[in-house]
Parts: sequence; C-alpha cells; structure tokens
Amino acid sequence: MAMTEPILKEQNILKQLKVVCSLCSLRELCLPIGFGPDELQQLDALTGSKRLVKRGEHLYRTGSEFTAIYAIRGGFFKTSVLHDDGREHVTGFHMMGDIMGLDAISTETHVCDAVALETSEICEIPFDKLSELSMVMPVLHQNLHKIMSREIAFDHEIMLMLGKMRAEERLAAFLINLSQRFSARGYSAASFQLRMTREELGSYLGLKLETVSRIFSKFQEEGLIGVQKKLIELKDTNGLKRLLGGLA
Amino acid sequence: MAMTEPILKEQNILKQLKVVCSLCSLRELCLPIGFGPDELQQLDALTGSKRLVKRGEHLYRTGSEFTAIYAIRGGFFKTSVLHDDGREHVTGFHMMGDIMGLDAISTETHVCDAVALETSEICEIPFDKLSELSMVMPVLHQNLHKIMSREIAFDHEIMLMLGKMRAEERLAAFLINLSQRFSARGYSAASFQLRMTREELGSYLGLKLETVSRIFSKFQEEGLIGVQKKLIELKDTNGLKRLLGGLA
DNA sequence: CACGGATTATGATTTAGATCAAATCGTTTC
DNA sequence: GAAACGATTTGATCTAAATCATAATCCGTG
Repeated sequence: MAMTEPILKEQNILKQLKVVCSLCSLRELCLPIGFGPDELQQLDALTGSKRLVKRGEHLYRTGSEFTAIYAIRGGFFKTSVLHDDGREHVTGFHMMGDIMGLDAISTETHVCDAVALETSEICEIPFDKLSELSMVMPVLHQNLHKIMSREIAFDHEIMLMLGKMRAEERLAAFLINLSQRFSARGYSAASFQLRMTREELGSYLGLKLETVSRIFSKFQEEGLIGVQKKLIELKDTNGLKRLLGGLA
Repeated sequence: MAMTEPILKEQNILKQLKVVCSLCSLRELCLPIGFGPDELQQLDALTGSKRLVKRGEHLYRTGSEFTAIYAIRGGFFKTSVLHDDGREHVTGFHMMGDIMGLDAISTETHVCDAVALETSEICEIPFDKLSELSMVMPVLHQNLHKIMSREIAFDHEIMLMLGKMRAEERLAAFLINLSQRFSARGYSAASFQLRMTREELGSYLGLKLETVSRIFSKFQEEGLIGVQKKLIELKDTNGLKRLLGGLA
C-alpha cells in the first residue's frame, strides 16, 4: 500500500488534471460566464458531484464548515447575512456560471447563507481537491485569483452604489448590471424574470421594498421599463444609463 | 546560455523561496497584522524593493498597469474611485500589514486610486514573481487565497454597514473596527489619531462630512468618546458596541 | 508670523426615503 | 373553489440625514 498509493494518487491527479483542463477551457474554471448548452453538458460530465438545490433550500449556512466552493450550473441564488434582531442583509445575487463560497476560505467557516431562489443545479468543487490540483496546474490557481479579484472589485462597485447613489440610480444600476449578466450568458438583455422579491432586492440595494416598488412604477411611467410583477422589460437602456449620470 | 540559465533561474527561485518562507513565518506573507519591530526589520531586509510614499502621493492610479501588490510597512492609505463629475468614493483605509492592489489581478489594471494619507513605507511585491514562487510554495498561494477571501468577507461587512446601518451605527462600527485594527498592531485600542479628514471618513461611510462632525460631537457629549480634532479617545467602548444593537 | 486655503463645528432648512396604513393581486392549501 | 397567506402597489405622514449657510479653527507656506 505504501508503494502503490503514491502511484494511484499520481494517476488520480493526472485524471483530475484532464478534467480541470477541460473545465478551464470551459471558461476559467466553470466560472466566468456565457456557457453554451454544449459546454454545460461537458461540465456535467466532468464534475461528478452535481447537486440539485430546491427553491428556498440552503446551499450552505453561516457557521457551517467550509469544504467546497460551488459553481452554479443553472438557477439563481441569493447570499445574505442574518442578524440577531432578525434583520437580513442580502449581499449578492448569483446565477449560472458564478462561483459561490469564496469568502469562507479565510476562516474555513461560511460567513453568509446561500439560498436558492429557484430550483438550481450546482457543481460542488471540494476545496482541498482544488488546492491539490492548482499545485500542478498553475492556470487553475491563477484563475482562482482572478475570480476572487473580480469579486473584490465588484464588491467595491456595490459599496459605491450603497454609499453614493440615490435610490433611482441604484435601481437603474442594478437593472443594467443584471441585463448585462443575462446577456453575457446568452439570454435576452432586454427582457427577463426577476427571481427575487422586492424585499430581497431592497435589502440588496439598501432600500425598503416600498421604495423599490415605487421606483419600478416611476420608471414604467417614464417609459424606461415595462413591469409586470417579476417580468422586467428594458425599453430604454440608454435612458437608464443616463440616470446614472457621472456614476458607474 | 541555454544551459546555464535554467540553473541560474533555479537558484534564483530557491533564494526567493527562502525569502518568502521568512516572509510567511512573518505572519502570512507580510500581511496579517501585529508586526513587532524585529519582524519589521526582517521584513526590510527581505523585500529589497522598499519604497517611501509621501503624504498625498499616489501609490497607484485607476487605469495604471497592474504589476505588483503592495504590503504596507508603515503609514496609512486610502483607496478611492473618482468619477466623471468629480465625486470621490473612498472604498477603504489601509494601514501597516495590509495588502493593497489585489482587486487589480482580474483586469491587470488598477481599478482604484491608492493615496498615502501620511508619509508611508511600502514593500512592493511584483506579482509575476509572487505567482512564480507560489507554484513552488503551496503555503504562499494558500495565504494569498486567505487574504483575498478575508477581503471579500470584510467588504460584505461594509456593504451591510452601508446598506442597513444608521449614521450613528456606522460611525460606532467604524471606530470599533479601527480600534481593533490598531490594537492588533500593538497600538493603543483606546486612543488614536485619525489620518483621514471628516470628508474622507464620510465618503467611506456613505455620509456627509457635516453628519460625521455632528455625530462625533454627539458621542463626545454622551461621554462615549473624546474628540480633539483628529485625536480620538474611546471612553466607553461597550457603549459604542451597544449602539450597534443587533447589528455586527 | 501673518496670510490664505483647507478643515471642522454648528445652526437653520429642506428633502429623499422610511414608516405607517390600506387595498389589490397571486398563489398555495385544504 | 374558498380561505389564507404572501407579495405588491399606492397613499399619507414622518424623520434622519442632506443641504445651505456661517463661523471658528487649523495648518502649510511664503
């Protein structure tokens, strides 16, 4: 066993290497964006541990042990922090191609809740395995760095939004960003279904649900968007961008 | 040359390896916190490229090429985003032991300005060299992951602050956090000098400078803190923590 | 050390968004 | 299909913080 195990391990690593190479060609470690259907099928085949998370279910919870990061194959998640007094703050919305759980590497404990807003499919990437692989695959940990770096830069944009923008600017910025993210994934940039409630959206934007609702109505009156409950249609994207003025 | 270069390169890497090993023992890659004077001296000796940045000078600017990350040896920095219309948003304050520039890995271009708020000393860590080294030093890139992960988690806390807290809560949270950071570095937790203006602090907290000033006065009246211009004395830390209520 | 610009403190007023309230619409459940 | 609950819209009022305004103070520089 002492003799065979290293060899087995080597073979195992090589096999995984191949897997991850494909993954990487599949656009930077599951992550970035814009999977075609073919690529998704590849992804399925490669990452053995695929899992279904039903609407309302937790992918992980604050305080639970960090063992893996998660690439979203399809569906929609929110991440949030819950407080003693019951208040919830939504820290992000995550969709196909996004990676979740990176903020837990430092403490090895999850620091937020991740909840599926619709039934979703994720691939679980055990972090120890990923670390092992990145040692023999420089590209892999370069990509991991990039992913985390991007998240930091994006968070700074959100901080800017929360700290400097007025309510209308925040909602406009959100709609434009969401539209771009859908578009990058091959969906319509002009028309999409919101997966979160007005309250969750308000929590993310630092607004109350009534304010979100009012601004949706106002944007609709002004012909900027069409709103039918959760179905949003961007009718005048440039108009929305103009709202942002000097910001973003 | 084709024969000797690989050997030279190998030697070079080994030499740097030693450097970085020491760096790591020096508390996770320059970074974490709490350098003693001895450790700092070691640090000086190890990282050849030490640099002085005078008060008001830029360490890097938005749009400039990303070549290195920076470990602060001493001093104080702010990072900020500047907008077309002249508005500035401060995204963070950074002190001894902090690492700056990680948000630029993704785009290979800096996405914010870093300005010294007092004359500061930094060690520049060329990123290509660091990447090279992390390939032969797993610990190194694990630490890099941890550092970035921590930054993401911290940013989420700031998002919470900006999105959910009232002005007094924000300032209380800021003072407590700053106190803890000073304390972790061996300085007094109860008494410290602010390096930023009320305006910069307001920008960071999503408040106007007048509001910051008023709340400082209010906290002083209530006996929570002492304020003499930039010198802050925490007189009732528990009182400040109580202000945060359920949050943080 | 005196000048001038930056920084801070504080008062008066305004306002964006929160809060309170109620009606409507959807959707899940029995 | 009716009841019950959650989500959304819209209106009326309130309030925390912004804005406007004016001193007072600090600090760098000639």
